Amino acid sequence: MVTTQKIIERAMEYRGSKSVLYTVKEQRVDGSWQGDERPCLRYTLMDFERNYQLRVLSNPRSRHIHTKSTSIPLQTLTPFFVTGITDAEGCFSVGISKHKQLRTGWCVKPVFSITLHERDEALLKQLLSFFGKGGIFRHGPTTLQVRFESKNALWAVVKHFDKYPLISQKQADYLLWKKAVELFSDKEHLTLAGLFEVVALRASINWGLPPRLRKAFPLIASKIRPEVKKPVVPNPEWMAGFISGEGCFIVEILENKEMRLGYSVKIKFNIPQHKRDIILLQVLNEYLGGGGNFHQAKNRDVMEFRFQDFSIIDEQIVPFIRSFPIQGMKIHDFNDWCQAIDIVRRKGHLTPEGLAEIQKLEEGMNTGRKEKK
DNA sequence: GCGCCTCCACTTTTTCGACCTCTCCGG
DNA sequence: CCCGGAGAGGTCGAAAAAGTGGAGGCG
Ligand SMILES: [Mg+2]
Repeated sequence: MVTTQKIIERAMEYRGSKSVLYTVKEQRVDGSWQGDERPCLRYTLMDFERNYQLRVLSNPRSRHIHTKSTSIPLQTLTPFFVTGITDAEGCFSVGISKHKQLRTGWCVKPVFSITLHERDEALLKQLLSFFGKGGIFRHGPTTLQVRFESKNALWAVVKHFDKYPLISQKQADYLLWKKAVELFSDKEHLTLAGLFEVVALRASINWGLPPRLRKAFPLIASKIRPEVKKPVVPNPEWMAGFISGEGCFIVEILENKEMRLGYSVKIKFNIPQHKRDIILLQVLNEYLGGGGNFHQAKNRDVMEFRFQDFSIIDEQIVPFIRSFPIQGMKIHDFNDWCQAIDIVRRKGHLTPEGLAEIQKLEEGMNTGRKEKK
């Protein structure tokens, strides 16, 4: 049996920071995570303002995504968190499109981006401030995208991911993408030989070559995707980042005639992920203390890593996330979920009052949440 | 003004998130 | 048998992932 204490302790080993240990102790005593000395967060208003120019977007669809100088200071994310959320939501892509003005006839554009619902604009700004360069742009009717595509921004991105590597299969995409960035940086993409090299790389990144590029470069052999070694969670902040991206906190009230009230309550924690990363999910299970189960629907590519056992959720998952908080609006769903867990723990869900309370929580979280801000 | 770069809006595809249901187990 | 819970089977739709291209600026 793995205790909460054990999980936290093991998690702490990765951190190697006395102040963090102290903070955890503090949290255990008074249950509060407030306070300025929280070691994983630093104030970097100056950096942020220097690098994030004010913009007025021409498109009327765009909401203003600039901050004013009077805005509250932004807290920077930790490097491990940034890698974790990138393993979840990041995209390393190499654009190749026709361009008459260019000598090769083709325009090469490496991009690192993260797309999120506009409700998480604050998180995107934190990402922007973390790398210091780049921009946030309107993506769709309800989504925004933080993008890094200038050479300066790209260098900052490469510097980070070399020092704090991804642990999912996305690492293979990153490694190939980085080569394209180097070619781009050295202006080799402006020669035919360099262009061909970029195309070969692109052929093995993400979705590979689309038909139009296959046709245009029929003779180019794609690069071999680098092997990614067995993942090791580098730091609990990585988990916080990954869960912020892919985690799913679920409260379900189900009709059940067996139950005295006619309903049963189910608490779940899910992490879905493409089946190519099943080993990563198994590693996460170990890391979180075990007890999760795996499910893959027939003919589907998504493996779902699930916790459905109440005491495991209550004793392993909740304490972990409380110790290494997730970021973004999902935190509110986590908080509501925890409230439901409190009720279930004291068997309140077996009383009409408790059940009603849980129903109210359930209706207001996730897709039911009203204020998206 | 050529050649190239950056910013930004926008599109396309799918991997997520979130939700639903049934069976079976055990105290 | 009663009651409560856990695992395992799914589905749905959009927030992710991934990608395109043009305007405009600059050496
Ligand atoms: Mg993902």
